[in-house]
Amino acid sequence: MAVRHRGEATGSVARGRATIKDIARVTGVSVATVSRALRDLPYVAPETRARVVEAAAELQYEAHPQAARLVSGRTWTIGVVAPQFGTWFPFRALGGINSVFAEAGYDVLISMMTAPGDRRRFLQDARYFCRRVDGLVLIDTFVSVEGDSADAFFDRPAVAVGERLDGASSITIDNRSAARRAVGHLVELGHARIGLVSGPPLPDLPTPVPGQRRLGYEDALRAAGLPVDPGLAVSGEWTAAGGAAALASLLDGPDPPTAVFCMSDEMAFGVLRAAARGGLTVPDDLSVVGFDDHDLARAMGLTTMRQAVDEMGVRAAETVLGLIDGAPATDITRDVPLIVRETTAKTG
Amino acid sequence: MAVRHRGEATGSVARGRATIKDIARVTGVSVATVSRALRDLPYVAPETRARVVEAAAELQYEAHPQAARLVSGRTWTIGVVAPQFGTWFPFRALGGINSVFAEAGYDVLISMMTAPGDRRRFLQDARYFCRRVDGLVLIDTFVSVEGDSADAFFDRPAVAVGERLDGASSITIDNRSAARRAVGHLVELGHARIGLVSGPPLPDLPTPVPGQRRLGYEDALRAAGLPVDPGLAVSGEWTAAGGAAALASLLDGPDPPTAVFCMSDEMAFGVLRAAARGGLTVPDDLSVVGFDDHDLARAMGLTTMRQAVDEMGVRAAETVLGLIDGAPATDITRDVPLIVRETTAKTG
DNA sequence: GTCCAATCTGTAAACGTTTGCATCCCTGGG
DNA sequence: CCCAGGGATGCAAACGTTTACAGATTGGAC
Repeated sequence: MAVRHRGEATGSVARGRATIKDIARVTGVSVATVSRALRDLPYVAPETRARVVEAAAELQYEAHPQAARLVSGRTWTIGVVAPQFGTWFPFRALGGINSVFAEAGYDVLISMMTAPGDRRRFLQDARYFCRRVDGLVLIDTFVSVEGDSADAFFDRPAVAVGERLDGASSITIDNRSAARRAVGHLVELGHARIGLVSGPPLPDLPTPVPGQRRLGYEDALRAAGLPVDPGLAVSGEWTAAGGAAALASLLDGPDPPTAVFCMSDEMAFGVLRAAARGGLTVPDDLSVVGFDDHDLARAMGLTTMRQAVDEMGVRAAETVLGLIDGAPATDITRDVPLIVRETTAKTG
Repeated sequence: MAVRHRGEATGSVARGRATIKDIARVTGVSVATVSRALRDLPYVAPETRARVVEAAAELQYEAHPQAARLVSGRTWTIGVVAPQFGTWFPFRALGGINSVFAEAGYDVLISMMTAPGDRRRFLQDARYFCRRVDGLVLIDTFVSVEGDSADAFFDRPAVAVGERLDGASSITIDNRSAARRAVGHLVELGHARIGLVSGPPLPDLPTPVPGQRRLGYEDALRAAGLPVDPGLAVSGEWTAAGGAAALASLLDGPDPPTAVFCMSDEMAFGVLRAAARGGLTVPDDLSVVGFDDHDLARAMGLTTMRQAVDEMGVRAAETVLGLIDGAPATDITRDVPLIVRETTAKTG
C-alpha cells in the first residue's frame, strides 16, 4: 500500500500567499468580480478589470489550482499512460503529446504500467488515476476492459495510440500493410529468402502488433509466389540485443536469408551489428529493413518504415482536446512510408 | 495566451459518484470517522473501520483528490521539468524518477521547457507549475534564477540532476574527471593524436557540461605530455548526425587522429558510422570512446563512460522524498565507470 | 468510588475558488 | 415619464475533503 499519513510537518515553509480575497479587499470589489476579471470573463467593466489585474500583480497573486478544480470539476490535466517509459516508442510519443497540451494550457500527468501485462494492478490504479484528469492518452497499453468499453470504464475521453481500443478513439497504423510493403521492397530487389526478425510472440504481451506484421510479411511472400519458411522467422526481445541474437540464429540455419525484415529499428541495429561481426557486409551480403524510423535510423543509413511517432502523439493529443470539446470519436490510421536508405540492395 | 473559459459543457457524462458523506450515511458514522478510517489513521475502532471499508467498496467509492489537496495543502504530485523530452538523457531519467514516485504514491507531472534556453518563458511558467506540486526534479535545466536561489524561487524542495543548482540538492557526475579518464584510456592504449567530438559550445546552451569535459580531455593530454592541438577538437549537435559531421571534418585535416573521444554516445554512433563509410575499421584504424552508456551502446560494442541515468533519476526522486520529509539538502556525485568494449584498441 | 488517561467519535470550520441568482444602475425606446 | 433590458457587480452556496476541538466512553490505578 502506498498510503501515507498526510499530517506530517514538512520541511518547506510556505511564504504568505495572496488569495483573490486579498485582491478583493485591496480593490474594493467582491471576490466574484475578481474571479471573473482574472479569467477574462464578460461582464466586467474594463476599468475594474484593469484595477484587479494591477492589484493581482502588485500582490504577486498566484492562482491556487486545486481550489478551482474542486468546484469547476475540470482538472486541466491530461493523463498519459504507457507500459513503461523506458522504450523509444512511448517516450517519443510523449514529446509530441506534451507539446500540444502545454500549448493548450493543460498539465500532463504520466502513469506507467508497473509491469507489462500486469493488468490487474493497472486497472485498479487506473480508476484512481482517471479522477485526476480530464482526458487520457493510452500509449501501447493494450488493455481491454472486459465488459466495459474504454469510455465507460474510464469515464473520460480517451485516445489510444498504436492500438485500437473498444470505446476509445485511436491513432494507429496498418501494421499488416506496412509490413507487406517492407517485405515487398525486398522482393522487388530480387530477394527470395527473406528472414523475419520478430518481437516477442503473443503470449508475452497482449498486443496484436507482431502478429499483424507477421501476416504482412507472409502476404508479401505469397504475393510474390515465394514459400513461407517457418525456419526463417525468429523472435526475440524488442531490443538491439534481441535483434543480434535473432540474426545469429538465422545465420546458423542451413540456408541463411539474403535479407531480413525487422519489426523494430532497435532490433535492426542489433542485426546490423551482428552482421558486421559475422563478416557480412550490408547491403552487399545482407539487406536489412527496419520499422519505426528511430532517431538513429537516419544516421545509421537504415532502410525502414517511417512511423512518425511524435506526430502520432500530436494527433492523439489534438484528438483528446477535440473529444473534451464534444467532438465525436474518431479512428485515424496513419500512413507508414517506406524510407529507402543504404541497408538494402539488389541481390548479387 | 492559453486561457480558456472554463464553463463549457463537455461531452462526457459523469456517473453518480459516492462521497465520504454517502459512506457516512450508510454506515451511520460521521464523515470525520470515515475520513480517518479510510486513511488508516489511529483512533478508529477496528470494527468501525471494517464497516467503513466495506461500505466504501460497496458504493464503489473513489476519493476525490482535488478536495483533499485543497485543505491539506499537499498535492501528492511531483513536477519533473526537462529542456525537451526528445533526447535520450531526460527521457531515461524520467523512467527512474517515475518508478520511485509511483511506488511512494505520488503523481508525476511533466513540464517541458518550450525551447532550450527560453529562460524567460520558463521562469514565468515555473511559478505557476510549482503551485501544483510538492517537489521538483529539474533535469538538465540549467536555469539560474538571478538573485533568488532555487529553493526560494520555487518554494518547494527541488533536486537537479545533471547540474548543480544554487539552493537545490543535486545528483551530478564529475564531468571533468570522467572525461580525463576516458581520454586517459586512449592514452594508455598508445594513442598520441586524440580527437575531441564535442557538443555545441557554451553560447548555445547555458550548460557547463561540454566545457568541463573539454577540460578533462585537455587534462589527460597534458598529464601524458601530449600537445593540445585545437585543430583536433570539433563541435556539433548532440546527435549521431552531429558526430558524423564532426568526424568527417576531423578526417579532412592534415594529420587525422587515431582515436576520438565523443561527448555523447549518440555522437559516437555517428562517428562509428562515418568511419565505416570512410573506409576506416574500428578499432584497428580508429579508436572511439563515447559518453553515457546509451541503451544501444552495449549492442554496438561501444567503449564508453557509464552514466547510469535511470539510477540517477531514482536517486533524485528519493532525494526529493527525503527533502519533503525534512531531510537536509544533499549533493550527490556519482561515479562514472569506464566500460571497455570493442571500439578501442592499441595503436598499430 | 474517584480520577485520569487513553481511545473513540462527532461537530463544524476551514481550504480558495467558481457560479447561480439577485440587485443595482444606466440607457434608450415608447 | 415609464419601463424594458442589459451591463456590472455582489451575495452566498456550493465543491469534497481534512482537522482542531470537544464530548463520550472505557479501563485501570489509586
